[in-house]
Formats: sequence, structure tokens, C-alpha cells
Amino acid sequence: MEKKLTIRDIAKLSGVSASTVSRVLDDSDRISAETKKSVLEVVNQYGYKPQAAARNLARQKTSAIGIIIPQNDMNIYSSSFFQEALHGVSNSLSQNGYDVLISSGNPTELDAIKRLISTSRIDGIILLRSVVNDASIQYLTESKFPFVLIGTCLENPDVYSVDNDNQRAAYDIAYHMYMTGKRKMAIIGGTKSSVFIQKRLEGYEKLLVEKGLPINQDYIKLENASEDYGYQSMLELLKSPSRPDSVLVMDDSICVGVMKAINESGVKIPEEIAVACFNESSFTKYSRPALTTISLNFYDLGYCAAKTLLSVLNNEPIQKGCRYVDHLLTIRESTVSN
Amino acid sequence: MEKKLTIRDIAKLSGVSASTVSRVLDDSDRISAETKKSVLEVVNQYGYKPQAAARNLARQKTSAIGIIIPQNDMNIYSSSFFQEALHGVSNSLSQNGYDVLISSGNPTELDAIKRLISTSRIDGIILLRSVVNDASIQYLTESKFPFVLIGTCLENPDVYSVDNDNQRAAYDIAYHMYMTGKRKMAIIGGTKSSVFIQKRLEGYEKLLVEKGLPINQDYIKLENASEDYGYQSMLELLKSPSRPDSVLVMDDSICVGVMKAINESGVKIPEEIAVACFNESSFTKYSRPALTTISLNFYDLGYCAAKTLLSVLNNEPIQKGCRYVDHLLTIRESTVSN
DNA sequence: CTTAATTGTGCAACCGGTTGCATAAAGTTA
DNA sequence: TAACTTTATGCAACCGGTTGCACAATTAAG
Repeated sequence: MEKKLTIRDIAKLSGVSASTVSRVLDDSDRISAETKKSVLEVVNQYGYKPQAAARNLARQKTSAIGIIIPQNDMNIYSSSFFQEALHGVSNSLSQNGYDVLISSGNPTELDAIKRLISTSRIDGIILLRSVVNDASIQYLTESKFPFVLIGTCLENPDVYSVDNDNQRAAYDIAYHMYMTGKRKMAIIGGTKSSVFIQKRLEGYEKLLVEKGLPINQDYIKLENASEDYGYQSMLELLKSPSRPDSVLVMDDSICVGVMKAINESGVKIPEEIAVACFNESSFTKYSRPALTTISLNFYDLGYCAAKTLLSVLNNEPIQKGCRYVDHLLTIRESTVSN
Repeated sequence: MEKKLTIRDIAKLSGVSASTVSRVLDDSDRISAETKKSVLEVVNQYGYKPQAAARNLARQKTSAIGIIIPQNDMNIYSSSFFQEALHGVSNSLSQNGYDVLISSGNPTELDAIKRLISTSRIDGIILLRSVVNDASIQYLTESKFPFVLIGTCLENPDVYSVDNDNQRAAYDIAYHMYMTGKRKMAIIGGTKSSVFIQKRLEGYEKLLVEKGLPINQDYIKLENASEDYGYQSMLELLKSPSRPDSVLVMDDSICVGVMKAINESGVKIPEEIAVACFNESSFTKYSRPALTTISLNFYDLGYCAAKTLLSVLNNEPIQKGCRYVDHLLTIRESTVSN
């Protein structure tokens, strides 16, 4: 590694002062066109890049944002969630000269956040969430540190958040079922205490109401998110006198149990019962029949969250509260016979 | 956010000079015990933390290392690979006051690396790799920038790398097969051009040789890594006059095809044929029967790579070349009948 | 009791950028 | 041509830490 050039070296080489070089790199309009050109030539020739630490110190901002690596207990999301979201965040931010700093939440997430903030390493933070209230959100809100939430829309309109539209997603998948002739839809898995499950239930019910279908409480199985709960609930539904003709499952892991129950009882998919579930995974792709899924676009979530955070940091006027990104309905054999 | 305290504020509050505070925080031995105590009191009381940018500038190091987010084409690894490795890296580094900076390889990985280096944002880099030679490694080697490789052991002993012991892993799984009475083992999936597949083949053959079993070239199906290749290869083996009694599959996604072939032909697992594969995933856990797997410990990979990099950065004497971390054999129904 | 060695602390320069303000040069206006 | 803007650039201070060196205070040695 040869010696690093400083801004004063570049200044000397182009016959101007350091301040002029600095302004050229900032594309200030107080510098003449010729000066800009000649300085940029030198800058490019030597591949000069301002040193981040010096710049950050002078500007009193870090040009970095922080993210905490989620523990794997975010089981509502597919495992590629984090990686894809990160790509989105990183692409959006690097276009604007920002870095992304990550930290495992060690020992706790809140500790990690405090550490990043207190050493002035980051200007803002992006949080991945499935719950509404927790210590980190409260801390950030109180300290007025800029942050954006991914994965949960808060009631609080002062908190910026980016989420998938769970209500719309459930509605879309129910609509698809309806269009393939299904009229007796069940919904399985997850607990009503989660906000995103509530939203999905709303979407499901919205379609039923719109189409004049009855809301049958026996078809709503939302007490637990385990594979076994999926298995047991599906068995019950299959034995019931008014067996549903379609089922929406809230997660692919729960769907493993659901499929097991259906296969064991020899009921035909999708003719006798159609199956669709949330979250794409190797199971949904490789299952026989392959499963129709609603997959959430994690890249966009990250990209949009980063954009939002940038706007906040630049004090740009921006709509407060929650914004939604699109989801993707992948139709496979489990809902459409070929 | 109230005004940030500087080191001079703390100095004033504790009645010493800024340099003394700085030295106290560095635990320098040229400061008396009493002074340390009284300064630390003030520091703790106000929660003072030195500002990273200023410290980095003065010390001429960034206390940060970089990682490029892999594209999802690292299909040899389970999808939790990155996340777990990152946890390992982050935990190891944050204990030593280092930050982890990530970047999507945009537009290319090499560009991302050059950007991070040229702005002096990082002191070192950790690369995730499945191939031996590429532009990034070459660039880093030539510019003598400190880096550690995860996932590939290079021939070049000047490059530090951390990897799973693929040879040992294949040996272990073959040993397990042998101990359950299997004598005719096949090995399926992946191409011999990958270093890690070669290593696994070596481990497989090592066991056969040790136990005095013949190496049957017909049992070695290493031309392709697709699900379909797994399906076709397994069909062939099943139809063969000397049908194997066990099969090691190089990846869980390939194993999807293998399982499909076995199930279609009605052959019993594990009695007639035992199945084991590399990489844990929802498929291997939820498959019926559940699959015996070798899972690589990604957290340890990251942790060990970070430790290695830290040693390099601190010029500590350290064994050059490659080091291995342990893997985990998870025995399930597909190799042991209950 | 003087001199030398040791220990603890402060001064001030430095890291490499940025930016308010002063000023020289060029352009306008009367 | 004098007075007034406007435009382009440089000076120097500043961001908030770190660290070599000087020096005062204390202890040890002669």
C-alpha cells in the first residue's frame, strides 16, 4: 500500500488551495469551470478519495447508518429476508455515499444501539421488527434519534416505517381462491396477537364480505404458529361436516403440518382443497404439489426503508407514518389444476 | 439529543487535561491510580464515549472491517449461512471495539472493495468464497490489504482462510453409514471442479479405503448440482444391478430430487437405502423421513475468521494459511430406523 | 544535601478534511 | 475613471480525539 495522498497533496499538484479542492469535490458553484476541470483531472489521475474519518469529523456526521442482525427467531420471515433486505438497504445508501454498519444485538439489541449511537458512529438506524413495542423503539423515540422500522407499521405517526401490506396480501390470495371457484376458505396459523396476523385476517374477511360470503368462525384457526398446530387444525377441518374447499396458511413452516394432514387423509389438492401459504421457501417450491405462495419483496423493503431514512436525515419533507411495498403472488399447482 | 460532551469537557469536569483523559481511557500505565479513578467516575457519570471519527482520524485507523453481502448464487450454502457467519464476525469484532461495515457488491464486488479501501473506511476485509481465484482476491493480495477468506482454503499459504473441513465432514458421514451396516455407498451431486467437492470425495474414498471397501466409479455421480441431476442419478442407481444401500448427497436442494426418485420407486428409507446430505434446511427437517445432515457451523466460521483478521491487524504471530472449524452431524430417520 | 532517575501530567502539534470570512480580480454602472 | 457588485479563491480556524516531548514533583542514589 503506497502512501495515501491528502487533499493538500492534490491542492499542490493542481496549483490551488486545499479549500478549492474540497469545493471542487463538493461541486460547489463558487468554483470556475476551468478550475474544476483541471482539479478533477488531477484527482482522477491519482485516484484521490477523501478520507472518511477526516470528512466525518469535519462535517460532524458519519455518513453511516446501523442495522442490528436479527436473531433467527424472526420465524415469520423466510431466511433470505435479512440478506435481501440488506441488499436493498445497501444499494440505496451507497448511491448516496452512506455506509451500512451492522452489529449483532450483543448482549442485547438495545445495548448494541446505544453503543453505536454513543460513539457517534451512525447518523440513523434501521430496525427489523415483528413486534410493536419494545425497548429499542422506545429508546430511539425518546432520544429522537432518526430511525426507520421495517416489518411493522406503528400506530404512532411520528415513527417512520416500511412494511408489506399484509391486509392486501391476504385479500389478494383470497381473491385468487375465489376466482378459481372456491367459496369455503379457511385460514390457519399464527396468533391474533400479532399485528400482521390481524391485518391478514382483515384482508381475508374483507374479501368474504365483498363477495357476500359468510364469515365462518370455524374456518378461522389462529391460535398458534407451530407445524403441529397446522397439522391438528387441518385434521379438524377435514373431519368437519362442512369441510372447507380452500385454506390460507400464514407461514410455510405451518404449512408443512397442513400438507401432512391433507396427504394422510388422501384428499386431492387442489380439486378438493386448494392450499396457499405465506412465505416462499425450499419447502413451498419443492413440495408436491408445489405451493402457491405470497412472497414479500424483501429487497424493496430494505430499499424503501433506506430511502425513507435518507429523506429524514436530509430533512426533506416526507410523508410520516407507514408506507407499503408490493408483494408477489406466485401461483403454483396447489391452487390451480393443470 | 442533548449536546455531545467532548474529551475537553470531561477534562475540565475532572480537573485534568484532555491528554490525561485520553490516557485514562486507554488505560495507560503512566497515569496514577487516583487520577484514573476520579476521571473514570466523571466519564461514567456523563456516559462519555470518544467520538469514533475523531479517534479514527488521530489514530489513522478505522477500527472497522468490511464484508460484501453475497449474492444468493452461493447455493452451496444454506440460506442462513450469511446471517450466522455475520453474527460470529460481529460478536468477535465488537468485543475488540471494531465495527462491521457491509456493502452489496455493487456494481461488482471488486468495485465495492475498492470503494471501501480508497476512502479508508476499513482496516481489513472478510470475504465469503466458494471459488479459488477471482478478481477480488487477486486485487487484495497484490495491494497487500489485510483480508481473510471464509469458505475456501487457498493453496497460497500467504492468504489467511477459514473453512469447514469438507474432507473430514464427508468422512464422518460415511463413517456413520458404515457403522449402521451400510457397505455400498454412493455419492451424488456437485461437480469435481469445485474444491470443496473434491475434498468431500477424498473423505469418502478415505473411509472406503480404511474399511477395505472397493471404490466403485458407478457410485460416484459428480457432474452437476441441480435437483434434476439428483433425480436422474438416483433413478439410475436404483435401476442398477448393484444398487447402493446408502447415498451421500452434496446439498439439500439436490437431495430433493434424490428423495423424489426414491419415493417414486417405493424403496424403503433407511432399511433399503439410507440417505444423508450436506446442509440443513427446512426441507431436510420437514422431509418424511427427516434427513440426516452434516451442517456446517457458520457462526464459528465467522467468529474464527474475525479473530484471525484481528491477529493480522495487530501483527500478532499467527499460523498462516488455512484453519478449520468443526461441523455437526445431525442423525435423523433417513439413516437410522427407529 | 545535591544530583540523578523515575513518575505523572500538560502543552501543543497533528490527523485530513470543511467552511466562514476576507480579499483580489473581473465586470457593471454612472 | 471612480465606486460598486459579483465572482473566484485562499487563509486560517475548527471538528475531537491522540501522542511526542517538556517539565514539575517525587523518590532514589551518591
